[in-house]
Amino acid sequence: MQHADAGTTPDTFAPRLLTWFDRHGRHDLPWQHPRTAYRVWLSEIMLQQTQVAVVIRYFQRFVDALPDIPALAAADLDTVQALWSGLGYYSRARYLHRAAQICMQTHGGKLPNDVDSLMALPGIGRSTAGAILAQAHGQRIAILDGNVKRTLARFHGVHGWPGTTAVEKKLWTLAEEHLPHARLADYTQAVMDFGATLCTRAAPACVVCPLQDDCVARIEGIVERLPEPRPGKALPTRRCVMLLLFDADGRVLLQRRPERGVWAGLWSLPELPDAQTARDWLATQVTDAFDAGQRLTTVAHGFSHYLLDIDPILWRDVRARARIADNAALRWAARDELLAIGLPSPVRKLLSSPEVLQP
DNA sequence: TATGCGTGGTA
DNA sequence: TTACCAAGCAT
Repeated sequence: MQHADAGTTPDTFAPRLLTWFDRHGRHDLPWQHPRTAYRVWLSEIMLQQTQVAVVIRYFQRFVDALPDIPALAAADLDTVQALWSGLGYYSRARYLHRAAQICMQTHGGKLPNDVDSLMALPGIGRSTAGAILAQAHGQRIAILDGNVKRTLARFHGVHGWPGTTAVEKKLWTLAEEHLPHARLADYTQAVMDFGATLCTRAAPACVVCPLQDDCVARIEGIVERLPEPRPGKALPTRRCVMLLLFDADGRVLLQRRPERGVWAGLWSLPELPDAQTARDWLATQVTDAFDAGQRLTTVAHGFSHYLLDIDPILWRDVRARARIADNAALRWAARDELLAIGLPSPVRKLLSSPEVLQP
């Protein structure tokens, strides 16, 4: 929450964004000329969860066919649906149509110009209401769309997923605190353009950012980690056994991974589904009698799509090296060779663990 | 609070 | 290829 402008220092967030907007913002979007309430409303609805480049075509076609609220209210729903076709989230079109009819019946054929009445219309939530009032009427009301959430989460170092009530409430408060007292329409467009083109989700342009000097995420080096993503669902867990077979010279047996799947083509430890399969595998690879080996601490490893618990089993002084000759799939590697071999991270960790290094 | 809603872009 | 996300809102 803390930032350099807290306390007595004036908040220069909005001025800096407005200066940036004058030079780098988008000034030629079709709903900006003319910037009427109807056109802003339509654009905001179309832009919900949809990107500008896609919306522009649909917007032009829509306002050409239905240029104002009376025209929209009088149109068949089928006509509206046809104009919307391809944009997705079709309930938006039904709500838009119904809201236009409510405007005709109870608001004198115009969009209301206060937050509560706007939010009472179907399809208009708090952020969309704010965008309409700020952009069409210059009212001092905040928006909080995905762009603003991302920008504020980074600038103030707000942790947690914005989908939670607590984080969203905090971001709304910050959005309101930064509101300037003039140029509200430009400021609203500025924060959206800023998030959409500079403070982007991937590869934000911090180097040229006007907020970089007191952006908490920038200062702490966690820009790429904010805002935090939706908490993932519980990942499935897999188990496997990995074999640590050391010969009398301290070399360890490596096995090349298959060309498909995780760690494709990397050298790794021999991996088997379970201890029994491992014993069978050893019996076919070598004729030495093996004891049960030494079970080491389980190593947990997280993939993007599952968790892997590795149960290592260790044998030392395996005297079967001659029977397991190096080949395309198996090799004995000395300790100093391991550094130059591409090993999976958990395998590298396992091989350098105290249990393995100190017999 | 969690989920459904549509399509297109991206890593 | 798949998963995730993008100017949200309603239920």
